[in-house]
Amino acid sequence: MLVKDNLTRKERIELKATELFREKGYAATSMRDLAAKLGMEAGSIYSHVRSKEEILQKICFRMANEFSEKLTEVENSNLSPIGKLKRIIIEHTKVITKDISASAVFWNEWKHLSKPFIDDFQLMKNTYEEKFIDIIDQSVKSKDFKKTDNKFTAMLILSALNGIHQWYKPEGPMNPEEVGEQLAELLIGGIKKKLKHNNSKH
Amino acid sequence: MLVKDNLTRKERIELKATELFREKGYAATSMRDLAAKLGMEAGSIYSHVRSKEEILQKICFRMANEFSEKLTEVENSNLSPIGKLKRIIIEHTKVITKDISASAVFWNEWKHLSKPFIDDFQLMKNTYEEKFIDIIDQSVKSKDFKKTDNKFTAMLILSALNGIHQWYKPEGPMNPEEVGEQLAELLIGGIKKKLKHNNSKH
DNA sequence: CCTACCGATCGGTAGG
DNA sequence: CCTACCGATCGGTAGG
Repeated sequence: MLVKDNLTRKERIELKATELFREKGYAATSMRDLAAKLGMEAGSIYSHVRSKEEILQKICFRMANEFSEKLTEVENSNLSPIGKLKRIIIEHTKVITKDISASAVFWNEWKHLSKPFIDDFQLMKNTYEEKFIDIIDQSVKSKDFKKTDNKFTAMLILSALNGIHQWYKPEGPMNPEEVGEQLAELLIGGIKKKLKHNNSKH
Repeated sequence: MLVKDNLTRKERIELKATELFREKGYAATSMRDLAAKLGMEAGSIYSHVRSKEEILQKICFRMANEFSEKLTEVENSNLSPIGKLKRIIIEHTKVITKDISASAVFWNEWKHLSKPFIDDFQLMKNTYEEKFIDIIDQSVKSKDFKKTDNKFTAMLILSALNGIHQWYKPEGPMNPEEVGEQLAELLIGGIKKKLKHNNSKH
């Protein structure tokens, strides 16, 4: 994280919890682990936070909201279908790279949410995927894309995007926008060189 | 799983543990949860298994071995570089789809391995990734692929492959070989239709 | 394979 | 923010 100053106590707790949840997983992270990282006792955390799960909820729903806001923006733009897909890949990449730890927790630990929350979360996740598939559908209808199983294609792209947190290093040569552009280029155009006269078979 | 008969007690324990580790995560699965699924008491499991972690170790290293065996086979084949990449995508897909639960555990829970084992595991994982990058390198040198950051490309492909367990349904219309071929086609060739005269820019 | 149990650790609270 | 503590649950064992 770039700025560790100017954080409220509550924000510092959430920041350190995010890092621990990512490293050890939610279930294997104890409030005593978290307290040690913060230089305090476990009981003291509860002055700022209602429960361990409350922290997880904030992380998961903050990320879910960021993803769906960006998707809505792109949907409402007047880009071409293929332009929308490229744009959403870039925006999704930027959200992930902005906070890799929170993205990893969002992606790997949401299953530990309890009953009313996990249903809300899955609903948001499903809605996001459906809208994503819809953008692929539009691209196929506008003849930009090969005709394939569009859900299959959507899941392929989402898997590639949601794996970013496992290898992206902020110190690397590419900034988030560039990473997103490169991903969009490879996913949409493929990694194979295009030849002058080819037919897309084999 | 297709065949649940003819399993030793130990195999039944590992099978149910794999499913639970996938659903709830390793840390959140108790030996009492597992015992309940098996219709026995927690203490009884220890007649067949040394520890909870031993089960995780078997799952993780079995999958790791399957992946690296397939990779070695493909490396030693006399396929072209691009043929090798296509083949390894298909073989990787087949290993994952053959046991989705074990794949999910392999991918999400290895961080709970303890000290000597986690180092061995990470070594195998790194070796696999390096060999994968090497196949991309060869394809670029043989002029089949666009010149890009090859590690970047490798991680994109591996992310896409390792996301399969999150959406693949064995009841679906495509069998594993077909899923692998479709993935290879989309990753290598891209999702965009190829036009007669294009230059790969924009 | 079960009963009965161990010490350790968990999330969380009361009272200051 | 700490001390001192609660009941619950954990992985694992002994003895049958």
